[in-house]
Amino acid sequence: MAKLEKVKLTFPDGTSKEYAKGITGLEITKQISQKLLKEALVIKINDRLQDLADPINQDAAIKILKFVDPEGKLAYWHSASHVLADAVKRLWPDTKLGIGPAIDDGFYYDFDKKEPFAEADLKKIEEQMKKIIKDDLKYEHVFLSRKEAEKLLAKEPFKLDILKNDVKENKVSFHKHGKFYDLCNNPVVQSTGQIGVVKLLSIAGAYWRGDSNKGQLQRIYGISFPSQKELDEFLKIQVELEKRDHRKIGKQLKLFHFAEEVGPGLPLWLPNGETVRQVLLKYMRDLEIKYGYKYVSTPHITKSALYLASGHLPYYKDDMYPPMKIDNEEYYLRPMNCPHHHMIYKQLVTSYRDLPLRLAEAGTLYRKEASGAAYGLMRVRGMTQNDSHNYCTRVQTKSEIIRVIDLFKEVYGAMGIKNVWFRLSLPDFKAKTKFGGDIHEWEWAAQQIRSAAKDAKIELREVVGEAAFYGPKIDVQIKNVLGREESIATVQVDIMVAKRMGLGFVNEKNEIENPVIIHRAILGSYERFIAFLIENFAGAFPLWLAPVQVKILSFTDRNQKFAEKVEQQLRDANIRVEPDYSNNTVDYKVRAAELEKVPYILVIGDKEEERGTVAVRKRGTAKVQFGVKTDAFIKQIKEEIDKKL
RNA sequence: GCCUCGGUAGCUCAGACUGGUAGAGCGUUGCCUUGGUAAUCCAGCCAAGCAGGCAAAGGUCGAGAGUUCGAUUCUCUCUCGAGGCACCA
Repeated sequence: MAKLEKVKLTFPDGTSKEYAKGITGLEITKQISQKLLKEALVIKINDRLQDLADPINQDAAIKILKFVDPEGKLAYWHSASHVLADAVKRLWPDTKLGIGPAIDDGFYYDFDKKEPFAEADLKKIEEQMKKIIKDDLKYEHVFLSRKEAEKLLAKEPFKLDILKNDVKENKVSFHKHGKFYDLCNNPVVQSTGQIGVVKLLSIAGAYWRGDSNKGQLQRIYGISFPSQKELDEFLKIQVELEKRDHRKIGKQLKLFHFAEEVGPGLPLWLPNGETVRQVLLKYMRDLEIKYGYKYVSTPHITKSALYLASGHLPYYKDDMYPPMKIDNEEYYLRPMNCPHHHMIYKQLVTSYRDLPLRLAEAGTLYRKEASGAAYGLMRVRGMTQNDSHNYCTRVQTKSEIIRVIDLFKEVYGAMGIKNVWFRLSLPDFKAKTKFGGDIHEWEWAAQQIRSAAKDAKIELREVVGEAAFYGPKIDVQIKNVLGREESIATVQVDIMVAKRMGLGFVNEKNEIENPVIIHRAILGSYERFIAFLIENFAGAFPLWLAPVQVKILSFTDRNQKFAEKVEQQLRDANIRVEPDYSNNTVDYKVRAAELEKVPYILVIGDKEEERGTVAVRKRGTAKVQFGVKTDAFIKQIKEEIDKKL
């Protein structure tokens, strides 16, 4: 018998217990399924809902949450994936099976089938799955010898691949229901009947073992719940979440636009969106200057030699716009600011006394991202980066990293963005790709990051294979409203490029030394960051960021003149104001302003005109404040803007 | 880049499977009748919510090619988008 591996399971009530994996798979199954069917199943939706400024249908979300637990879903949704595979095999026996794990929101299974699945096939498969679930087939945990396993999987090349490369035990673990055997070492529920209601969501392509050089399989995504009620709630929440999609809100609130004529991933900022962008640019600039950064400005194109020197070109040539020839010289549209800043360093630094040097720029970059990668403002081909390069000595490295983390904390605190996790991205030393130089240098850099993170009290999750080619980094990871994960900020410790590009300084011992370069982006790109802000606030920007801060409505035609006076008063106070003097009812105009998510609505009627006041309606409150003096109102919202509320 | 699916008026969408060059609602503009509106208490902020009527403008049905007497509809290529995968300095 193979060596027993322990697996720790946590139940919804918080208790946890260790089990031997494999041999007691069935026991785990029993334990889980009892809990599971009462309150089990986890959907990560809560992470995405909890901190939303204006939560939608939280009751339903919480109900589903109670119903879920992180380990239970594994068994539950994994079992459903077995049923999916069984159903497909029954309908198309020649289909080859890939893998079928549980994921955050459901499960999937990969298939290799000659004819691609059509939308309509999903219904057919669902019907077949319903039958299997109705038959309530018992799950059995079976162990076969390698020989028996190979025989059983003779017609399943992908399963054989797993057996050969991943399964180390001599007794090979299978889960069986009815006549269906699946190579599987994860817990499952007791019988197919416990799965309840299934829904297949989509078909997608996916590479075998995530390798784009290997063939592509067809992946079917699905989800299941013990009853229709939970499924309906899940689908309802999905619909609500889709309404927060920044692409949708961007269109509704006229923030940005992608024109087919301009090209994919090249956003056009409309006045509303540009206002938000400018406010953010100014905010970051002021804050960075406070933190000791010096702003610079550098051109958008440069000679290819610069990128050869920095070492970027060999790695990223395919992801850059092709070069243009000018006077027998190749120029590239810049995909990053680093080398330009390095040139500035050379002009400014000679001695250790000049360090640290923190150069910041809102740099516009162009990256020819793969055509399939474009995703609203989150992945674009033309962007403005909140970029900086901090040059420092080895001794200063740790405190510089901490300084960056502090800045990060201040910004994200002000924006109310939580729900991020910190990834320490390390190279894959074994693979030896995309990393060069001395391994000790890499370890030193990683250690600086770990130590800084510890002092700054942030928790790092170490991931191998995600480093930059010039050093390890912290990536701040965040999920968007639809569950897609992106890096939103980064701190990279560069131990390679200074040497490559001949950046040096004279140290205390009168020796030439290379600086450590900390590349950092706090907001990432303004494009991506604004996309997250839109989703975070569901379009209802806080006052200081709102494209239109105050909307002025006239009650009747009579009041327009006076309203215009008030409008001018607000403009003079640098408040972003829009009028609506149209010949519509107040109800209508209030509604329109609400749909635009304007923080303050002022209504001016006869009474206001008579008394020289305004009626104030604040977004998110039902009450209307009457008889507010205009000056008092201006003072009040100026204060709010300063406090970034 | 790869797999699957889609692109019809400013917006949301129907029609196309079974070829005969297009519709709805909202929005926009104009005219007519109203000449007036009170959310202040309650309610509402998800949905609904606009005084009524009449009329108009707005589409080479994403682009190009092919098949056909004839294509928005079928086929192919390109382009843009969606869901994934891969990529992400």
